[in-house]
Amino acid sequence: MAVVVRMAPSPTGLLHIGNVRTALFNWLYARHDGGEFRLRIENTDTSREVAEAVDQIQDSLRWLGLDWDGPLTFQLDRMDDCRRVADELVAAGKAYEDEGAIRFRMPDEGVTAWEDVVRGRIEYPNEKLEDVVIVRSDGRPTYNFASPLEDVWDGITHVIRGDDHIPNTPKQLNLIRAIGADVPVYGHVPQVNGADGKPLSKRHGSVSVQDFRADGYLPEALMNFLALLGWAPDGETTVMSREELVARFSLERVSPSPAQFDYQKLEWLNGVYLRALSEEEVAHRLLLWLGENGYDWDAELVARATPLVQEKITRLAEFPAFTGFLFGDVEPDPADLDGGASMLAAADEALVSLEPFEAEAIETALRAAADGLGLKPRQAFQPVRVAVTGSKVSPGLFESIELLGRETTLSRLRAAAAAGPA
RNA sequence: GCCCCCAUCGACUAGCGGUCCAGGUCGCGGCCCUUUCAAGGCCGUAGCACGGGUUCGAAUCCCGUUGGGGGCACCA
Repeated sequence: MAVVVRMAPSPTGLLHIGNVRTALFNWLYARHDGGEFRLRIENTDTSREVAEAVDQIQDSLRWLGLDWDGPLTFQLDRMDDCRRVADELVAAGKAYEDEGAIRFRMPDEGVTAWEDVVRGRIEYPNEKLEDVVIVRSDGRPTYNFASPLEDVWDGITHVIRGDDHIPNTPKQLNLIRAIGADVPVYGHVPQVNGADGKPLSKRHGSVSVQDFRADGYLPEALMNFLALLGWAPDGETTVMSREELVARFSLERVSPSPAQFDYQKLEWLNGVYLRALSEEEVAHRLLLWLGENGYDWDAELVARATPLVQEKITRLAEFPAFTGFLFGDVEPDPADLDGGASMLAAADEALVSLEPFEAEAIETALRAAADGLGLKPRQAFQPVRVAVTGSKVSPGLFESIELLGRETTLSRLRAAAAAGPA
């Protein structure tokens, strides 16, 4: 039987990275098995924010590459079906009216148990199960009623969800049995925590997919990182392409214990992916990111600057800080120019009529100038770097100067010489 | 309060009774390389929560303790 799984977010805001991790496990499982991954919105009303959230959810999933099968469905559309089933349950004596609402009669004795794919057997004493409200007094079905019904109607074979749903599972199991349907396999994956062991939230840093996108993370790196949160193929492999993840994923290897989100490791992984991309591809991503984040920078210059920083940046968002000097004016801190006056003058002289004005020749000329002053490369190049790029940290100096061009370089050298301490 | 879940280096994890005085990755520290910052190379740091069992033998199985998390809605 083909696997059918689903992601069933409630449209209450931006897509939380923890939910995405759960969605990813569903997706990986479906793709690994050649099954289906469905997207279902668990909404119960139709406000404007909902429509917006639904768009954002889809947008985030697409960006990450989590494609879903079949049409997007809405819980709202099946309210009538739910009500019909509720009436049948009442007619069969399995549910009853209570102050206008309808409650489902839970068993009073024994246990409700299931074999959880990630945790093994879980048991619930039935005496602890309350008769859940399945239809509110206003006629709308509740989550604990609509959700399992939809799982049945959609032919969901495996319900992979957050472990906060464990207490709901025995209720849903009884409901499904009551309507005479087969129960799906359940798997409860642990939540994702912040560094303090508390559920990941805004105060820990970025939490929504949109946050990570704006931070300049690559979707493939984020996916790789997320997959490793609670799952590992063998304990040795860490960098895996999407195809490899799909090929190697298995629910049985998902850990039952909660994981902490390590931003530093994500950062490192992103750098790994960024460096592995071709220059052209990085330039392309950079351009997209810049466009999405309000930068209207010359595409050709961005492309030419890319090789200078591909190894130095770890996220796309770091690009502007590194290369801003190529796209706008700089304001060097005079204190950083300290003691460099003679080298600035020497650099000016070395570059004023240098031909060709290319990195290699520039390096030769500047090294000769430094030699002439008896300066170590380190001492000599730093003031030049500050004058030209406005910062003590920059891409390679000679390549930077080539890209900047002679005119701008010389004027910055002179401005710095004039502004710096004598 | 009641119910449920979880427990290997700081973090993510491998380990499914002997091959583990516990392996990999991030981080951290040191060294090398070096025009800054990175990247890269090498070396190092650090862990089976505790207590009882079971067994010839336990990180691995069982029980308890402690610690963390979650749930107890006419929310999802």
